[in-house]
Amino acid sequence: MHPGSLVAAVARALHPVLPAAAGLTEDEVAASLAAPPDPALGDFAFPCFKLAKALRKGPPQIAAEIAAGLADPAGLFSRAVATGPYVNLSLDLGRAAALVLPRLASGEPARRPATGVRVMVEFSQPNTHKAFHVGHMRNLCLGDSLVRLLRVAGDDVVAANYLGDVGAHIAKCLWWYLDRLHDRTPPADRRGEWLGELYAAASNQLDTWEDQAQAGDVAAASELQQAKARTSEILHRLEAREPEIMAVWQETREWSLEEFAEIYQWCDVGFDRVFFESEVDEPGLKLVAEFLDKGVFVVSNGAVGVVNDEVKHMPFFMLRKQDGTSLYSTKDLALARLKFEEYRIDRSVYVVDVRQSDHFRHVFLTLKKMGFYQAERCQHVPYEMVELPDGPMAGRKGNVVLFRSLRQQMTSHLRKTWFQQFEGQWSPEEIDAAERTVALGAIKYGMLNRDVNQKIVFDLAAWLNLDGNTGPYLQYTGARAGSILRECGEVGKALDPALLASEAAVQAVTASLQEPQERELLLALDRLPQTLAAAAEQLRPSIVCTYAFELCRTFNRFYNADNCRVKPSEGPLLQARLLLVHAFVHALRETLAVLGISVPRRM
RNA sequence: GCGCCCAUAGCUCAGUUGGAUAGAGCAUCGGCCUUCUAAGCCGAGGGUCCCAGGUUCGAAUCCUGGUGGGCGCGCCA
Repeated sequence: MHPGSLVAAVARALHPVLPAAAGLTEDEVAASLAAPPDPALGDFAFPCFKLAKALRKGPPQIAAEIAAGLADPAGLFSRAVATGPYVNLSLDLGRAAALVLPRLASGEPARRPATGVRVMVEFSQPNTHKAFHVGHMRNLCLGDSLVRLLRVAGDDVVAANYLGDVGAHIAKCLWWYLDRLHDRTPPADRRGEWLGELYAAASNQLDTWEDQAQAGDVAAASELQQAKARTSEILHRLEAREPEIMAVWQETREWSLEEFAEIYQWCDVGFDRVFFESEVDEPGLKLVAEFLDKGVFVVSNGAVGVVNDEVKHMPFFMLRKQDGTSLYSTKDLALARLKFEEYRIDRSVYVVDVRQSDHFRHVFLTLKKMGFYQAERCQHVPYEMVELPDGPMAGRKGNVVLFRSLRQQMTSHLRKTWFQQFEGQWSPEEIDAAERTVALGAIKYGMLNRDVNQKIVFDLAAWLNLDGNTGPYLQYTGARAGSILRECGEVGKALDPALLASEAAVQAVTASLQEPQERELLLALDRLPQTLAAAAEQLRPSIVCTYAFELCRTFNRFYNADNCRVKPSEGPLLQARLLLVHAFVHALRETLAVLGISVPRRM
């Protein structure tokens, strides 16, 4: 439990009066505390069902006895009553606020003490020479959020990317580029995306010929034959590192890399280490030879692999093809070794879509057989796919939504429906910056709000609707809260800094809080640390999204209530409300920060 | 065939280790802007939590068996 939280304080007060026979620790008491269904019942509820067996009494009787016996020297509770099998506890709002608000209002960060655990989070992993589309965005947002969550939880996190810069897709793309293109000049401002279009064109052409050949088209079959021979030749020349083809590879690869760098920068995502498939290709093959010698790997039909009986439906995990070349799996083993050796990591997290669950099970089992103790601390974070209303994204169907298109449509929609109104009042720079922040908030929240095991059907029209449970709603709420502080500041109603220093002074002003909206907001603020901890523990940013939305809804009720207006307030009540708003602003900022979302100053 | 995932309001989804009357957004209908930003707030309607058994004081939640949908299953990544 978090020592400064209300839950902890309630558990501390409740624990001594529980019958010893129940044998509950303070932490267990804290864990069992729940919110009553109706706020009128109380702020916390302690259910007595589990005590019934040990005490051989009915839960309602136990609840009644606990409520009657509750001593409250700290004056934390305003009411403690048994309602059926529950002990319902109402907090003294002023005292509770004095416990919770000062840390948050001061802006002290929520980061937990260092755990000493070094964890690597590998995510994004786009292929060069291919398009970056909305499907990649889910991975990017998820991985980045996990990095941020684990950092707040106190881990030493290494954010890693792993770029696919070798393989058949490159050969296809270069085939088109070298053989089929009249004009090989890329558009200067979008060379990476252009390269992706070449790959898509190549891939489509091959698929079309394939279909036509299947249907008996002799000409198509011949074209297909020649193209396959050519891509195969390109691939072999790449693997042989022939200077001429390597020069083309390097130049085009650079176009993709600059595209990715621009995307990451716009998305405010950073990496500490970027691995390339090209750097683990040869080490992978060496590793295969080494463990084949050791008898860990076996030969099967001319290929090399390992038998992992634990994966019953597919025990053979191939690591080297018949022709002696490497596979994705080969490189993943070499990459894992590189990670272990280069960074001495304690834990390794792979953010990769759910279709690769079997693959990673095999990788981790194999690493264990190879003798890497870290294999136990490797973890695949699977997430479901992003689809479009007409089904899975496929180059062939031409229904891929590219990143640039998403960004462009999101920002121009925001300009037209919202930011246009500020033209002439705000500087163009501020408008652009706010527009980007909000577009990014909409995209990230949309990608993270849904649990990882749910598919996301990407419907642009729906994503442009920014009402309700969306990123911009949260940002708007934050901007409104900020404007309270700004407006109050302008009329000389700022928060007294002395309040952050003295607990007695805080309590003197928070005692004036009494509205239900203030109480709800306080209770919502109190749940921040436990929410971040749970999300980090379970590697689920969606938990944070749900919390952020509830927190903002609670704030908006406070904001909208006539009886809770801050600016017209005076004296202690004004100060108490300013504390609440400051605390909210910082809590929201911390909450959104782990999602990679920021709040514009105004919007 | 084997393995994994999903099924909750018209649509999209939440639902902490099993707990009080199953929630939210969107959509529909009705209210609230001379007072801190209406991308907001309040209210109404809307449910066989896929089905059938089981476990127990108590099941949307756990177990078993089905049904429907998605994904994966040796030389792609």
